[in-house]
Amino acid sequence: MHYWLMKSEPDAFSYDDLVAKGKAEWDGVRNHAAQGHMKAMRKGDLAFFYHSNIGVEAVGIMTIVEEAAPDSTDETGKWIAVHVAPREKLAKPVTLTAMKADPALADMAMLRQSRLSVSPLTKEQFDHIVAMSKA
DNA sequence: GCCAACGTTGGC
DNA sequence: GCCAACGTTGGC
Repeated sequence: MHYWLMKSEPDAFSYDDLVAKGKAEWDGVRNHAAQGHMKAMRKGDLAFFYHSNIGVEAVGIMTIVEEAAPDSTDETGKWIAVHVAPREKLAKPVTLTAMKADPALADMAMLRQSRLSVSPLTKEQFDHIVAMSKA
């Protein structure tokens, strides 16, 4: 089991949009580092849904339901996508500010490279953010 | 193969 | 709307 954090601008696609659809292809990722992380995802892995630009916070947890397959929005055949489904909405969103302020998350990949749209989390980091959402 | 120019992402 | 970080492109 591995843990991830995935960014989306909520005015384009939000966590509530995912809940409404039930399942969605996480497409449009055009960055090699982020693609590498998506290729490493396995069915059953968990990922935070993070709202960039608006909110700037983790809002929910998703399950990876289908592993890497060709991105249906890509005509070149070079890029892959995974499929995700909503698991649970966080009781309280965890903001980027709160993550940055927490020493336990100092090594988080996203904090070290803010533009990375798909990033890995350790189990400790994942559990810590879940705990913050319930505090 | 280096590096400057340029475009995009994303936080503020 | 600005700007820093970072990726990509193209000239040499």
